[in-house]
Amino acid sequence: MNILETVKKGVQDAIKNLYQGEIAADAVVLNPTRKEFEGDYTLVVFPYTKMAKKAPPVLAEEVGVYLKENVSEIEDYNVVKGFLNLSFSDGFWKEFLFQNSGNPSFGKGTANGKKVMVEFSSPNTNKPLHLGHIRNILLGWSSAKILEAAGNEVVKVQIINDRGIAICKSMLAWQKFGNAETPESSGTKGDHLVGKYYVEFEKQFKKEYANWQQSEEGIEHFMSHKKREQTEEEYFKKYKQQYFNENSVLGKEAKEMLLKWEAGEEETVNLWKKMNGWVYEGFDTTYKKLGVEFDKLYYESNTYLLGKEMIDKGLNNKVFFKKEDGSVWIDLTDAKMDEKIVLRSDGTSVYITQDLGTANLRYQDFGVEKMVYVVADEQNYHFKVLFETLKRLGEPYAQNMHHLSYGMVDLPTGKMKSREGTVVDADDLVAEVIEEARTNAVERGEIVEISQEERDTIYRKIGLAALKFFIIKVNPKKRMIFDPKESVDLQGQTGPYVQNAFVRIQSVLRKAQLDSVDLSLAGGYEKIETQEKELLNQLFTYPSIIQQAADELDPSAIANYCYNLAKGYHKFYHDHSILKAESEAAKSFRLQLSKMVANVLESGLDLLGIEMPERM
RNA sequence: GGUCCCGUAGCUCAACUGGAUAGAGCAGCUCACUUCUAAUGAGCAGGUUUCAGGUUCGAGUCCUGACGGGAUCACCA
Repeated sequence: MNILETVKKGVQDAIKNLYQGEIAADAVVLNPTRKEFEGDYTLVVFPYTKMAKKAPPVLAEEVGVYLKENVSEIEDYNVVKGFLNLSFSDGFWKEFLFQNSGNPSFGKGTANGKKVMVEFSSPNTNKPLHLGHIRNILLGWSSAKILEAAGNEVVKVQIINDRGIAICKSMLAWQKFGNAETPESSGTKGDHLVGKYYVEFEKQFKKEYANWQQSEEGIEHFMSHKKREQTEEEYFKKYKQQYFNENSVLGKEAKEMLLKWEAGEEETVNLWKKMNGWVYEGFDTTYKKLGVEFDKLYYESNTYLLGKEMIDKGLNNKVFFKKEDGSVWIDLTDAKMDEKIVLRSDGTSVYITQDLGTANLRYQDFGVEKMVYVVADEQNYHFKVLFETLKRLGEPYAQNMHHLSYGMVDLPTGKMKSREGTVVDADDLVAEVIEEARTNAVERGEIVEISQEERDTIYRKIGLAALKFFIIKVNPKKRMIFDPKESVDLQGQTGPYVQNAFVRIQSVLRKAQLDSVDLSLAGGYEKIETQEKELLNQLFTYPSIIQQAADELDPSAIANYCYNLAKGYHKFYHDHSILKAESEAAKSFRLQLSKMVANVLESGLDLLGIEMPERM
């Protein structure tokens, strides 16, 4: 039994024996003791005062006496107001350390036989990945790792949005203005090349639209359609999408191309395959740089027709209803949502139809009983509707659908807007943080004795740690402000700060090995010091932090934990000598403590997709 | 307008899910490297947790209402 459960049981017994009261185990509030007080864990006794008819300090005192006598691990206690601070014995802590310090997988749960799917990244194939995708990818990857660490079997997937009008815009622009340019001929990464033509299309379309606004047709249109008080600028801004659909020459061509694609016309399909191929190659490079991979990719070109048989099922069960024009709807007004279309009047799928079908397909493919979608919070409503619909359809997995919803990433200057060229490109950003790590290391003028290749590996690890930690440390649901300058910071509350604690330990361990220390001497260590106890306490909570992060799908909990552990270690390292400790026992104890801290830091950062350098 | 999310130090973020005197980093000002690597540590300064009520032994956290920011309300995806 876990010590905390033992204590809780002890508290239950105390209440029962002292006051003849019954309390549930999860009603026992046990918190880590704040560091300005003496103790390891604190019991809050206020909830029992009524039952026991005692004043809080008296009650705390009585329970304290009982626990000290009846729970062997509890060595001492003290009472401050209604708070009972409990101290565990050094023996308990030593055993905890010796049992776990050499275990690299400390904190990870045992396999629970559950299968979970995590969907993340899921880009469009018409432009390269940007900062927004990076937040998505990092959250998805670390959530998957965390769920795995909590004992689940995890399948990582993405659904690639590889069809539709957007990719046709890139294709058309390339056809018209591309002069058969390829990634090879231009030396441009595939996804960037395709993105370039997407931008080119928008540019040409904008020009066309501007010309139309000045033309007789455009002027006449404006005069006959404008609302009162509406300026030309306001009107045309609003009309843009409609212009694309109804008046535009380029728009017409793009739409024709989409029709050809849907009809399977060979030339169009080949062009589509070629350009998407370029994009995938580019994406792969970016994913590799970020250190992520997937178990299976779903393509919307394969899934966009799915879901219709589920519509039939739902119609039979009266989950859905049909309107006069043949369109199919679900009425969610009793769940405080709206009526929502699930099949168009012409019988074709909409977004949610595909998602219904895809969820079902995934269940068939993998038998997963839980699915996590990492998607920005602008789609909160969509997923509410999707999950509710699956429930009403009675799908077996419907109770375990989760939307890991995260806030958008803003720049200090405001929102990212592709049209205004304020998008931060993923590849540029990665290159920038690595370069910053290099510059910094060169200025410091250290680690010169290793090869250039090894140094490059270290710079890459440090740069990426800075970037990843900076993004993951923020609670996912919060909208975050991304300052590129701060993201490359290597000091303070950063990834490299955590790495540095690990590196310091490695350095100590390397030196210690030369002396060949007898680790068994640590058992004779007399008195564990305050800072050592604090570190042990922090290490002790690691398993529950993993569990919490998994339950709440919140990788930021791991990031903040790692930072605090590293901080504790840096301070300990500063105040205590390890290799020149006052006794052999102390030295051995501290080496094992350091070893365990290193293991946990490495394990924790690994859950965030951050690698440890051996030196820096 | 309806619904949902957010609001904590100048800035970027925490706060163990209702617990003790709200903590870190950055930026600013001091101090500490011939020492197990200073990508570190110590100190100063910075707060009416947007505001007003309520619930209770106790509220940044829960409830109500304002105010501010964002998202969403397509036979788009």
